[in-house]
Amino acid sequence: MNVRADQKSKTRASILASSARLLRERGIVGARVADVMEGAGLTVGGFYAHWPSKEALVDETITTTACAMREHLFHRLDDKPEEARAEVVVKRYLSVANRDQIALGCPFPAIAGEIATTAPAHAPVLAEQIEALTDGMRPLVPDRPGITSRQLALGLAALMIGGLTLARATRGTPLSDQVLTSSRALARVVLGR
Amino acid sequence: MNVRADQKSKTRASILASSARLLRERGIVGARVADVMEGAGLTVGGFYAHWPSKEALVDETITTTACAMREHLFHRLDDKPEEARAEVVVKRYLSVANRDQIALGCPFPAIAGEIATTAPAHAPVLAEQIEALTDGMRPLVPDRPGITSRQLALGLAALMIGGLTLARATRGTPLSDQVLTSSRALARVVLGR
DNA sequence: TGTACATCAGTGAACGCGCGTTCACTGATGTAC
DNA sequence: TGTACATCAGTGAACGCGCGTTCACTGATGTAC
Repeated sequence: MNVRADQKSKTRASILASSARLLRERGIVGARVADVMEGAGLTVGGFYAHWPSKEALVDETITTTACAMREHLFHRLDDKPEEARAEVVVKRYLSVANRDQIALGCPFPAIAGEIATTAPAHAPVLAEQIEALTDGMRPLVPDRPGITSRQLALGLAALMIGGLTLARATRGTPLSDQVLTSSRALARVVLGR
Repeated sequence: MNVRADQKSKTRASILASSARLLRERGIVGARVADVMEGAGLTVGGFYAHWPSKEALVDETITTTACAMREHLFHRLDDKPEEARAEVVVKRYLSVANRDQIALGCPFPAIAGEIATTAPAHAPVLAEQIEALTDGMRPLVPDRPGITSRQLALGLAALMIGGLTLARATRGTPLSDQVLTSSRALARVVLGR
């Protein structure tokens, strides 16, 4: 039983890794089951031994990719001075790397629009992960008059996701870089730096 | 020739109106040619007498819906005090109405993710319309140290689109309203009010 | 003015293709005696 | 320990459905004489 179960969980993990790559790169509709399986070196039919449906895989992939992104965003912040931390996170997020290496970056730009329009089934998972990102940002933001730290953190999340989405969507035009720098500049103003 | 041409241009306009509704509500993939035609009281086959492809219709629809939105956003701003105008625009955009009456609102949340992932062909038109929105915002924003008016306007556009996208994508959860208010609060901080 | 023909917007069925899911099958692993 | 059987992860073809596009056709409008 052991060898078989070990193998199966490894296979499952590699399907999930392939899904994580494709979901961020191509969105929900674009991440086709057959392609996900091929990315893991397998054929389509085997998929349903691991998940009951594509929808279930997408839900799980949203969670794992969002967690991975948070780990990257909040990694080693202790090394930085306290007042600089929020800005470091914003810079890491609104970076050329996070725009171009889509397969490793933030999943939200690829999926938020689809969830708003044609895939509302994933709204709860998305909300959960946006909440988690906001919770992570909250201790990093400064006190400012007229806005709570939660509002500041959630507003920053909207700015970051909006900025990255637009930068990715206009890739190839001069606007793309400008959206990144402008969004970072706006964040700096908000953070009072 | 006249009656026929008149009729045709009216038909064309009503197809475009149907497309405008569906594109904003369901995104690019979700706005199916057959549905667009049905929305205009017509059948599928006739579509290709008006546009050479779905892609061409989508491009045109992006332009017309974005223009319509700007007209609404910037409407009658002369009535408002100069320092309040940017905030009025932000409030109009990040409103419950613009979240819920999707068919009449902003097209960007529905299409930006798709353009970033699976429909890069529309990137130039999108960039053009984001540019136009930014140009409209620019004269309304205050001078602030450390950021140009263009950066401020473009950053605000990212915040607005990000906030509306998240609010729509999390509809039905408590987060949805909070994203709207938080994004508005963040904008207020940036606008120094 | 009337008549015969040409044009063309719109119809609706069909085509080709792609996708999620199912299912009979294979072969390696595990179990019972 | 060996043998016969059971289990089950993964294969790959097939199913059902939906979508963009094409195309032969219809009937109303426009043109030529």
